[in-house]
Amino acid sequence: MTAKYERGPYAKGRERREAILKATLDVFSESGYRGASLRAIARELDISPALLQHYFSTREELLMEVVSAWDDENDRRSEGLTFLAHWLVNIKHNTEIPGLIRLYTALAIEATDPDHAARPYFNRRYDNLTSQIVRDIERQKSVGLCPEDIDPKRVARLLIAACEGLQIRWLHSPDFDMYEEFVGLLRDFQLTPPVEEAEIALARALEIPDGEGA
Amino acid sequence: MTAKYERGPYAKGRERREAILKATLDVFSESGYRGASLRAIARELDISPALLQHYFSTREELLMEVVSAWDDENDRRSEGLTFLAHWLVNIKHNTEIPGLIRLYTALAIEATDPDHAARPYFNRRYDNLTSQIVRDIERQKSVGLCPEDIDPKRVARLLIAACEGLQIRWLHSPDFDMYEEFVGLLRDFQLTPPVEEAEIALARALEIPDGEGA
DNA sequence: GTCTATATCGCGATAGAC
DNA sequence: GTCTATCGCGATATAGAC
Repeated sequence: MTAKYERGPYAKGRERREAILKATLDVFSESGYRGASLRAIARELDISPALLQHYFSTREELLMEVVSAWDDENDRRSEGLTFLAHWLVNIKHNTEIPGLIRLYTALAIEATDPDHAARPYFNRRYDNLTSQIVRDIERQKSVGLCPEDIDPKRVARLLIAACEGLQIRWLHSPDFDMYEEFVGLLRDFQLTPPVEEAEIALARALEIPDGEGA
Repeated sequence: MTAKYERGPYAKGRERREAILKATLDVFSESGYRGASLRAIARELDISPALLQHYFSTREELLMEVVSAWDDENDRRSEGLTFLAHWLVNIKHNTEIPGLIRLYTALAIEATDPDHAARPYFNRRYDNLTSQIVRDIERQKSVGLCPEDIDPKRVARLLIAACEGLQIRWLHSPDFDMYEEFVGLLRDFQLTPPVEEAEIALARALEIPDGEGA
């Protein structure tokens, strides 16, 4: 998407949009949530704060779009896998981007406010996550790969909550291994197949490092 | 503590301190995190913002002390119980104070910043929680009330993370039953005795409502 | 469409008078 | 212990130049 050779009056604008999203993340990763003011981001890009707001009219909107872009990127990662395995691969990847996880979590809390712009985004996100987990578990059940007596919805709620809680804990102590903890929880629920699937995918990614050279 | 009949030059100051903590929570519950500025809290109390800062020199300090006071109050609640049961009772109670839980969670995220004043507080809190959970599980193990093969530390990490994640989810959708979800997780880990202990304590509290009249 | 300049507001924090 | 005044900063809105 947004090819390098794009022409027309909107090309520059779109490039700038992406540059802004990238800069936001950079500033955020380096200076933390409170440091990532619109002015600081504008400074990083050597543009005026007002121009920034020409592209993203509010700070909330900007932050939301950064998170949403990360979300889309995640969706594209390791597409062939089972959802739970796919999720695990993403959690492993999250381990390398504390700034983004911090942004995500901070936004999730802020969006708790009844009239926050990102509220519907999070509710949609939780719903999507839930239905994908449920579908996955039910598929595993039908093949006899996991016990019949587990409640897919309940497990989904628990997994989502655990994931967010583990992230918070990991942000507090970077040595905390949130990936391993999540794997452990999946094993507790006897959802071992996706774990093995993810481990194979991750091992393969190590052998053939495509984005590793950057 | 802090008796009504206390005398001396510090009495008024201490009363004011408590009034400030209470007002902070009120404003926070009503106007959310971003609405709870020092000015708004001062307005609520009909004092000047500067006076507020005479008692709590920074905003961070003030918020931290509100959370810390809630923590102490929790410690005093249902003291006779096993720690896990005690925790459950507190989670049930949390169900009625969304404003405080929101403050707690928001602060937990902010404290993720390496040089935030509340960082050591949270690390200490996590450590205390962990050791109490571990002690509890080990005691249960020694009496044969829970399976030998579970790793207490690992379960502690998972329970803490789950609790915080469930809170976030509950803040997003108030119908979400974080207490029941947590109970379910404890059952998954075959930690049923504390669940029953808590249910009995909660039922008794319903029969004899002591603080309910306020 | 792209961009700058400017103005207003509310914030946390400090200094100093009473 | 309490106030007023003020500082510097960030968020946001608007007017208008290119």
